[in-house]
Amino acid sequence: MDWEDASAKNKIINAAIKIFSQYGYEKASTNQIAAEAGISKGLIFHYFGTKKELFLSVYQQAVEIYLIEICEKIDPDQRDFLLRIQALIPLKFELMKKHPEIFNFIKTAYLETAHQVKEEIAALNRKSLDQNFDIVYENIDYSLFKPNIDLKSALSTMLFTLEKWSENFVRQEANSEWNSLQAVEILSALEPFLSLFRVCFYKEDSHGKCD
Amino acid sequence: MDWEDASAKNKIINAAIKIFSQYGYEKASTNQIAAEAGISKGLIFHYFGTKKELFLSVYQQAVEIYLIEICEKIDPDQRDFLLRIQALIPLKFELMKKHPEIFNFIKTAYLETAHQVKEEIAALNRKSLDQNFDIVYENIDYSLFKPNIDLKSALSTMLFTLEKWSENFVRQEANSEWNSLQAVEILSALEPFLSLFRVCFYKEDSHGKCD
Amino acid sequence: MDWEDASAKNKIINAAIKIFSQYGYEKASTNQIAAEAGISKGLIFHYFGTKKELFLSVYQQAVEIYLIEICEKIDPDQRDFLLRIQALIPLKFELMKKHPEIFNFIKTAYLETAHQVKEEIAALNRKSLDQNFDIVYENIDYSLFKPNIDLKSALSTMLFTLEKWSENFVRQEANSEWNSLQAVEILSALEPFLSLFRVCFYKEDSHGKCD
Amino acid sequence: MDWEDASAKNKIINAAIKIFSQYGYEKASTNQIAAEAGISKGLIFHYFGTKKELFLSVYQQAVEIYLIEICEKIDPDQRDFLLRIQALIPLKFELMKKHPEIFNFIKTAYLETAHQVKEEIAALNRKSLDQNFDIVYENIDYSLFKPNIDLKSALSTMLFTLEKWSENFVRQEANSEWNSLQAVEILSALEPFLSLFRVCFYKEDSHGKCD
DNA sequence: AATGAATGAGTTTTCATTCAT
DNA sequence: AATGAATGAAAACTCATTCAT
Repeated sequence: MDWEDASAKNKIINAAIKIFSQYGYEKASTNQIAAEAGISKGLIFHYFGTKKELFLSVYQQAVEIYLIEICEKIDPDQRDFLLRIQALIPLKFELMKKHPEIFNFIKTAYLETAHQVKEEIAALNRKSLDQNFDIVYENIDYSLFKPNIDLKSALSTMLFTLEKWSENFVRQEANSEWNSLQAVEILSALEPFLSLFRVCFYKEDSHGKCD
Repeated sequence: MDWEDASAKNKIINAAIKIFSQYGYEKASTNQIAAEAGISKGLIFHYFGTKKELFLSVYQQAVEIYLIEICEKIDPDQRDFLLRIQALIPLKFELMKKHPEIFNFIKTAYLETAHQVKEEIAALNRKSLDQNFDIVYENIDYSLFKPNIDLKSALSTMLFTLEKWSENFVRQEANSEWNSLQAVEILSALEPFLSLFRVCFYKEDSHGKCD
Repeated sequence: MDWEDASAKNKIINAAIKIFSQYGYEKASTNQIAAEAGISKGLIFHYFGTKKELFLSVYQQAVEIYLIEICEKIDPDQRDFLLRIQALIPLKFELMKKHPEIFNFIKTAYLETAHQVKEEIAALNRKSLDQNFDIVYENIDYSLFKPNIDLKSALSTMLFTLEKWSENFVRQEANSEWNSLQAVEILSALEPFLSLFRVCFYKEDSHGKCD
Repeated sequence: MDWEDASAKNKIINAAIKIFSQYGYEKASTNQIAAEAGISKGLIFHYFGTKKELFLSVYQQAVEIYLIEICEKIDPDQRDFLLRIQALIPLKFELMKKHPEIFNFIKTAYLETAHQVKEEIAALNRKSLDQNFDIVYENIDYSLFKPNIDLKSALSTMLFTLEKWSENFVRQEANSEWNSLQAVEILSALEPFLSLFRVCFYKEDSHGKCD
């Protein structure tokens, strides 16, 4: 089923992504979703049974899109770890622009504290998001790194730092117009980190690969 | 006013910390809080006016405790950045054990997406949490670091990595009994990161300071 | 939509007229109205959104009935002012008997002091009640009156006096069984006023029109 | 007991007059009244037992003031009815300016529909307000009027008309600044009515008494 | 006399869910 | 498949009243 077709079910899903990402699980009401979708409230329950199941269905859809737009584009032939994860950043910002609701929905769902869906989300993540993300570590050319450092720690350090930096960046720019920023500007802001990693973690003769 | 005495107001605050951290702002009900505190629902509004004000009062209390237990113990005479932030880790785990609700409350409040309190929390943070945390960067002995690296990025990298690692650690161990772990065990799990940073970011002749 | 059919919406409206007229806006509770209507409380809000909108809907309905039963029956071909307004008195008493709740509701609503609805009521009145009542003054045969008196004052005097007298009458008889009185008895009680006006304000040769 | 002294009881009464006249019986809260009076809520109940008793006490006080300022100033030696009631109009407007809360309180209390106090107010009125107002009709010089009219109706007509006119006047000017108007301006607006009554109801040789 | 903490039943309103059509 | 009327439990909040001090 293509998520863009206009069947009632998909109209509901699209409306739900929008409303859930805007209000969070608790505050989003099925009334709003039905109104946004332009269908009757009863139909939501006809298709999804409960609000919770609707939320989880929508989460799954959103994750699938996320996987397609981000994780599947991880290039396993790019054996330089830093170049590999660096390539993800423009993809993320593209997604933020193309489908801000989906991006936002995943983010808020990820932080969702609402008791009732917390565990199911974690389970779904373990099944698809986390699993798919593991390939980020696969088939890395370890020979590029300095021999005297702990590789696992170095890789985690690079990933953690970029993620945390992005989080802070989005939080701080929440009200400003970061969505008008070009990926290239983001990358240049990250440049000091990228070259730090290269200088500190990579062998000196592999620095040239940077660009 | 000592936050541990048993006045009705404090019974409410303690109950609120517990219920809010468990269910989040929206889902937590004043009914639950009143029941947990063992007082009448009306009393909550007698003292705090609205649910929102209750939440923010509680947040302020919790932040104050957090500041006292963590931020104020940052040692500004420890001029080695890594040793300085490394010292915070046992403190955090101590707090998690001593007042798990407070710790949990701050964490969930920090991520709270509920429209109505989001901005007020951010404002309170700017006033106390973030401000107090700035001293983590103050009066650092930059001469310990390699001269050819970007210092700001290096410091951020170390801090971001430790934070992200802690988050993941707590998330993964959410249902297990991490609270029985000793700080020393945590530190040993972090050891690879600590030595990575020392090897990569510090001058060779300052490695000895590590222990 | 006929206001007498038994759809849930109309059951609510009829119950609301009864309860609002009995207790006034503030004191009337949606609980009571739902109970009186024999439907669930939620349904009131499904149809009317808020208590205020319910009240205003009901007011509009009541005013419409009032207009149909009273104002529209003002005979513009009756060019004798006194006969024109005299004809309204039996109509009012008929309405009081036929729909005492509606009559009562309009009266209490008119005096309603509740902040939240006061202005809306005044606005609705300006739009329909007051406007429709203006025709009472239209196309009057002024040649019937004595030439040496201020006509505007004379007309106002007659109208004001009859209104005030009616108010006092209903107030005084509040607990007694005025509703068993025949219009003819009311008219005979008013007779001294009617002939006073005719003697004092009308030309002598037009007195004969009285009966 | 002088209503202007500053005993706690009177502070409560004055606050109550203000709050009740502003919000009506139902919406006025004892909290507001206590705050306005600058005393504790408990004290209200210590003195007055219930909100209802407070309201009725306050009503009695207000009526007493009204009696003193208006009814007691009716001049029984002024045997010309029209001049007698005409003299009341400036008194009313003076009171409106001097104690707008008291005036307003009496007005809203008079219209108060709140079930619980309605009957008691009516009873109090019968005891003092209405009774005191009866002297308006006493010792009138009936010889001033035309012999061929019903005197009772003529007197009622004059009184009713002036009252109704005042009501409408205050209602229409509710939001404008009628309180800046001088009594003399009001009287001149009423002039057409006054001379109508004199021309129509009085003997021709008594018209000169008008001023 | 005076306080104000404490109560609990009451209020309007929301909302997921069901069900007859 | 689709509607939308109908429900009822729960939410936040109010408030007259009581009572220990």
